[in-house]
Amino acid sequence: MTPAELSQAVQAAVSAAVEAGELTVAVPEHVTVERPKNRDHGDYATNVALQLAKAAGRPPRAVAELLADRLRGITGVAKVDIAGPGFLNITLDTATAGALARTIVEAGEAYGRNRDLAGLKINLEFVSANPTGPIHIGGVRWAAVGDSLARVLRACGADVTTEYYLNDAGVQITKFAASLQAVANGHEAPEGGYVGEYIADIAKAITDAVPGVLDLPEAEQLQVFRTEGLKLMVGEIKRSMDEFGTHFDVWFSEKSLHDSGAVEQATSRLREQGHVFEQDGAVFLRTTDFGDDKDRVLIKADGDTTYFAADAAYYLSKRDRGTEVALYMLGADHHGYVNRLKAIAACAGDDMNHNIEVKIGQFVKMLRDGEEVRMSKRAGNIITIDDVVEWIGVDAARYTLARSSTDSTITLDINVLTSQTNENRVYYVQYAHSRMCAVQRNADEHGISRGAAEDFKPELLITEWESDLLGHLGEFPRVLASAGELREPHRVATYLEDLAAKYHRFYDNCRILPRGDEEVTDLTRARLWLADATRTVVANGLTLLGVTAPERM
RNA sequence: GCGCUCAUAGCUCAACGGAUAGAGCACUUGACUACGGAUCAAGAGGUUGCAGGUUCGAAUCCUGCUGAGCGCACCA
Repeated sequence: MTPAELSQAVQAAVSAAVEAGELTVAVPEHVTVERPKNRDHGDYATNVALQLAKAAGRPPRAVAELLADRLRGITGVAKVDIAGPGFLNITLDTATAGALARTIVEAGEAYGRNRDLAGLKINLEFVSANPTGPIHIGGVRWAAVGDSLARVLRACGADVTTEYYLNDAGVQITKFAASLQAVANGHEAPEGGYVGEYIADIAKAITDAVPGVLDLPEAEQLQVFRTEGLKLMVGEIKRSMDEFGTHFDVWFSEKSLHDSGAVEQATSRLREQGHVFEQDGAVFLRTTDFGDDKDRVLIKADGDTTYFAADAAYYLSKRDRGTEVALYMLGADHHGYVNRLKAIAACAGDDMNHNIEVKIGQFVKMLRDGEEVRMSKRAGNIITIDDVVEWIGVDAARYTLARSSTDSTITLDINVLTSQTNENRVYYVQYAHSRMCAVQRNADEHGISRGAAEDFKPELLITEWESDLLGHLGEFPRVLASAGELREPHRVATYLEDLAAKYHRFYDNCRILPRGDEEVTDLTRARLWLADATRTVVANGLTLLGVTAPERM
């Protein structure tokens, strides 16, 4: 029996009590059934009686009593206790609990998925770093988290488009081109320009590819460095993302918004909605109507459109392309944009609490030899995505960056991640997977198989380690669902670490395969079912994080 | 000055408003005639920054304070 099935059973018990006139409450849509931390509290616990008590006008324990009697009648439920203020602690009989292993093995890759977000079209934009330099460590965090989130959302049934917004218009690109030009001509970098080896590399690539470029007039030369430099830099970013296993369905050009007239159209569309006004010769969007600190300029007094105007056009483009929820993942230095972005949606007549979501992520701090390594795209001594991959590998990088909540800053110690890789939790999880594969290989070599489903005897999985493992396996669907609902893929990583720990304990305490000339028993086969179920869930979880599940390490 | 976010073990991080706040690292002590020891067992380590409030119940929600990061352009 899965926790979801048990939850429905508890809900049915509430309905039955209401119908029998024993309770007068609205039957809750969702009944929380969870694995208690303390095993003395049974296999599963629900706080439903505590939550219904007030509405029912009865003491929690009295409500619990009513429900307990009904729950005891359910097939597979061995024991129901009332504890503390009114918790219902439910113990399943071992066969019912163990049968979950078969359910998981048979579901395979599909185990854990749900349809909670079915039919929801989500546009997930992340990274979107300026194409004026390599992706730095902050961008790497979004690459890991964003890509995992896309996978999680899809596993919850959502229709997700991942997108990278290329800021290929504007003064920073001109500055980038000027920096390339300066280096190519052996000049000092311009004021506020970009420096670093990559500038020299790209400049050289351009002079190699366009032989006569340095003989062109100044303005034409700059144009060549602009278009060619942008092309090369974007190519580099795409390559890095590809090597990092992060896929974007759409690479969206800001310049295309300007070239197509979409920016002007956006302004007139917002004007029709009645939130545009003019003042001091400029055109404003009245974002203060929807919680912004100040109104934002769309068209400057000199007639140029602002970056904000392009943002508005971009949002509208997402919506025009069928997006129901535009999900933005921004760095902490962009938190000031949240209100104005949401105001764009509201000004466009959308629901700012549904059609747009903005997730802010905190910075990544890196330490080397106990000193903080400062990241600065302009300084040249930056930590790039390629550096991170070279030092610790894609799996460790993705896992380390995705395993923590984006709400908190994280500190990566380069010395630890480079010299003592076994401290990284990803190895712990991957090792559990490898171990299970090794058991499978050994079983295969000896001609041992878990056997047919109808011969599986789940009631033999009675030890505390087997029970613990089974219970945790049952939690996976709930964890995945909440990771999707809360947009927090790190929950999957936390879950996997717990699952790996429970597997390792099971492995150490419960011999799976027979030793020497011992017989193959029903218990052998039952444990193979359990190990296979665990391997399935670990693999499913790692896939959600974009991390490989190795058969050997 | 205004605003956003954060503050949990020595360190790095967890914890749908639930029961005794959990892991890893580091530290102490054990388990290798090994289904792969990249493992396991045990120990020690906490007034969840401070003070109030809401609740049957608060690390979690609300208010104030302290500290840290970041943001406050007719820049992009």
